[in-house]
Amino acid sequence: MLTLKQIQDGRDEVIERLKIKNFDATAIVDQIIELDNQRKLTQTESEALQAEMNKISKSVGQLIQKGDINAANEARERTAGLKEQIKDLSSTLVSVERELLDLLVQLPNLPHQSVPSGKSAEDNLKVKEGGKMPELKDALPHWELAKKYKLIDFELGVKLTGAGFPVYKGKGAKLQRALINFFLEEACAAGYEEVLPPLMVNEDSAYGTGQLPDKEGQMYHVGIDNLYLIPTAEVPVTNIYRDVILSAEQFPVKNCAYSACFRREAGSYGKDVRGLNRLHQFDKVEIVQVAKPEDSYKILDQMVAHVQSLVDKLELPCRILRLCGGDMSFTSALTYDFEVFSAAQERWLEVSSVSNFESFQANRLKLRYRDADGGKPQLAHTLNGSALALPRIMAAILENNQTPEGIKIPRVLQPFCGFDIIK
RNA sequence: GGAGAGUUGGCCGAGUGGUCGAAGGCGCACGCCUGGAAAGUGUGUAAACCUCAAAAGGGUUUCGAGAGUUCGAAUCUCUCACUCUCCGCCA
Repeated sequence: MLTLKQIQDGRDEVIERLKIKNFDATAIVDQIIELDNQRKLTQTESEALQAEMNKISKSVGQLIQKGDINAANEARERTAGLKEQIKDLSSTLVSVERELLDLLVQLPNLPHQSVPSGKSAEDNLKVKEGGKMPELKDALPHWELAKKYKLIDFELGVKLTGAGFPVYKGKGAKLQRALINFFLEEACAAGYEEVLPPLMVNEDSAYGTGQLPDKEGQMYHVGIDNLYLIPTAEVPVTNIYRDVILSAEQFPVKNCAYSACFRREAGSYGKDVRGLNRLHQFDKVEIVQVAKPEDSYKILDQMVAHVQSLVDKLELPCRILRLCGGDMSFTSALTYDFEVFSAAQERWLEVSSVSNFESFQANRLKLRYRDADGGKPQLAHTLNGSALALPRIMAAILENNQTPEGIKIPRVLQPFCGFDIIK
């Protein structure tokens, strides 16, 4: 969430920049400013009374010790009215603060200067395209290949759990595991420290990264223990740094994590979600960094470069998009999407999303750092990216590498799989 | 799941109603000492918010969380969460 300071000091800028996200913030911003001013007045008043109260209480103690009971009782009588007033003021303070927070969490992050305006995915800006486009005739979609070679059993998943929970089998399972290992090894080689996080998080964590309060419908909820299945490893990994004050020498903070990811994503069906295109449970390797504000965009570029190297090594045709305001997530300041081309479906599939959240998540997380020269802690920047999401990569590998002899495994994966072709 | 013990500052740990943001120690920072280092020694050592043009200064809050008793709560009462120990169960 945005800081009150950002809003108070830059009202017009906030409103202007949120227009890029097609968000009309005027009413909310003005309400926030008004409420914040009210909050300050109330707080000042309430604290003055409390100071008065504390003084009296102290004097009562002193008078009793001196044995001056009459004076003590006199002082004691003066507190009754004060007490009432303090109670009233602090309860209005609490309700004003709650209202303020309710409004603050409604404001999306400010988009970076370079974010193009636009309404939908159509308006995203293609910044790069690379790799060799496959030229295949009569290519089979991956769900048919999966059946033909007994790699993934979608029906069995339905029996065990429901739609969107495929069962990987044989070489399909091995290929999946190979991809996970490949991605983790690459991330570690790039200096990311590996973590294996819990797959469920509590409310505080879900709130910290912004899944709550608005998007609880997207997560599976375990009611009996009030825990949420993670939609991405970003949630537990970023929350490692909740309520943390980092010191200057701890940077760079780089973590990678493999996790299963769970998404309810209710309500969309059709050919776009067939096979592996959209699942309720899938595997992903995530990279996360915490950065000083002055470094965060340089780091975003590094993360983009890392993801690109993965796609290149897998020999997949790929394009990188800078998302337009309308297509960006609520929390992001700048996002690059990676899409790979899938030969049989003849469409681009999103396989990674790399974002800088600036201080938007850090503010909720209370993630701060202290510069080498001391001084007050200030909000850090957080970034993350998929490196990579597995199912669509799997889909593209299967579809693009199909040959009459079988499906060829990209060279970099062969040591991880132990085979070079699926027949 | 059953029984018991606990939760205090970066860490350890004292504190059972009043001047306690909190003794003491460790750690850390800076200084002194030293040829240099260790030891020793001195000083300092939280966060958030409000006030202030800013700094200084002042104020409020924070001793697991929330509520209560009281003029006054780390300290008393209640609720909840978590941790540890023992027993049971278990990959």
